[in-house]
Amino acid sequence: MTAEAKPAPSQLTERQEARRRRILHASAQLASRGGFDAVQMREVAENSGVALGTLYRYFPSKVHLLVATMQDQLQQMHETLRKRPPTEAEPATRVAQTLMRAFRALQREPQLADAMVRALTFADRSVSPEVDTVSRLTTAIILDAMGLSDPPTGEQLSAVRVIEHTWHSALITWLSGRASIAQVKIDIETVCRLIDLTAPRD
Amino acid sequence: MTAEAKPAPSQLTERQEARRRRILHASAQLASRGGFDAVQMREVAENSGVALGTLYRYFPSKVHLLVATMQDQLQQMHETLRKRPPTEAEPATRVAQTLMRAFRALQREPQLADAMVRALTFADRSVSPEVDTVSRLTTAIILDAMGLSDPPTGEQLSAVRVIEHTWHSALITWLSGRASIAQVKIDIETVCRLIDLTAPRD
DNA sequence: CGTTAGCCTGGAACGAGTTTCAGTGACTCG
DNA sequence: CGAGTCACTGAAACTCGTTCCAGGCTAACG
Repeated sequence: MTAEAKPAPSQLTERQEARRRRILHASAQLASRGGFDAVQMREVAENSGVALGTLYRYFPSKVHLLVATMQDQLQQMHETLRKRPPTEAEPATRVAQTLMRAFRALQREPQLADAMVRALTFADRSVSPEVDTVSRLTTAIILDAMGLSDPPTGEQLSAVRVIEHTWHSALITWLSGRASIAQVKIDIETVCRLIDLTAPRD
Repeated sequence: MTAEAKPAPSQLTERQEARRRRILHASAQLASRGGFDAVQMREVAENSGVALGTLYRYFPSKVHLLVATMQDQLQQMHETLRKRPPTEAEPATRVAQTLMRAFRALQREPQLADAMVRALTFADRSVSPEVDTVSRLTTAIILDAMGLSDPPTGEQLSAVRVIEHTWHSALITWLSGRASIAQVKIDIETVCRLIDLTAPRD
């Protein structure tokens, strides 16, 4: 056994880390162009200068790849949001504002958003850990936006989960052209009211 | 032009209607066994005694087929629920009760649920009309459960949309093993609180 | 410096969704 | 009855995700 175990995705050669980044970059680029369908494994492999087999060693399926891409993008968004926190006073409004900001970012790359969100909801059990990571990231973003002074109560966590549900599903309806941007805004604002409802009383 | 136009899905020969039903039945049966992946177009065609090309004439893609299957199942559920309306007094509780009842029905056929829900969220723009039908059915079920005496206000419709979002997304997290049944219950009860919040004041 | 293990490459091969088409059958109109 | 039309059949073909394999490269170890 070598000194370094490899279960964690962190323990990678520099070359390997570079490969991984190239793959994610190619994935995002193709997705930006044509959405989910345009991310073709052969093409991702070619564009990132890697053999098909290698691509599959890094990401065991197209869905894994796209979920990882989403993880990557979310991470960046989290950074950005951290730098410019929401300006509103009320937690509910802050969360709504933050989510709408994120939503506008997605609007700029609708095809990429399509690919990532479709992958996320299409993911089966084999991708659960990765999807869970995305979910935790989203939760973190929302909790940040709430700006709580105390750790969240169970009730508040429930509210946050429901907000996440709404966020994902609203995104889908928008991406599939069944809801307008205004509609999404209303839905988000509506669900954010749950935050007031679950605020500790005293 | 023949007397019967064919744009509506209603205008079908008896033989055609029968074929359609056979196809939907085969689809649901295969889905019940092995979920989304087990619904293989060739097999659906064979099991319903129809050529592959014909299957594709009736349902232009696997997703279309499964969304139609869901439509079918939802319709049945709507009937059932109509016969035994929720017993609770409060609208919010009635809705939660109804959704949990539907949820338990899905638990009995988890694989079928998996196939239908995955198809629903994976559907792209080309399936929008069909997905929309499913959405309207769901809305109808929820509104029924609310048992309003007056037509719903805009605010209430927003709340219903958010409930639907939560319902779909919670279902997905449960199907992919990332949330327990108890978790789903809590989420549904949480989001149903929005109903109280949006009830007309006087 | 040679050896060995592990990763990577190129490419073939397989499976399932989707498309296509020539031929067949049934029904309608003349 | 004959011709035309349209849906259905059977089967081949195409695409793209995924799997597999044989050989080459790298890097640490002896």
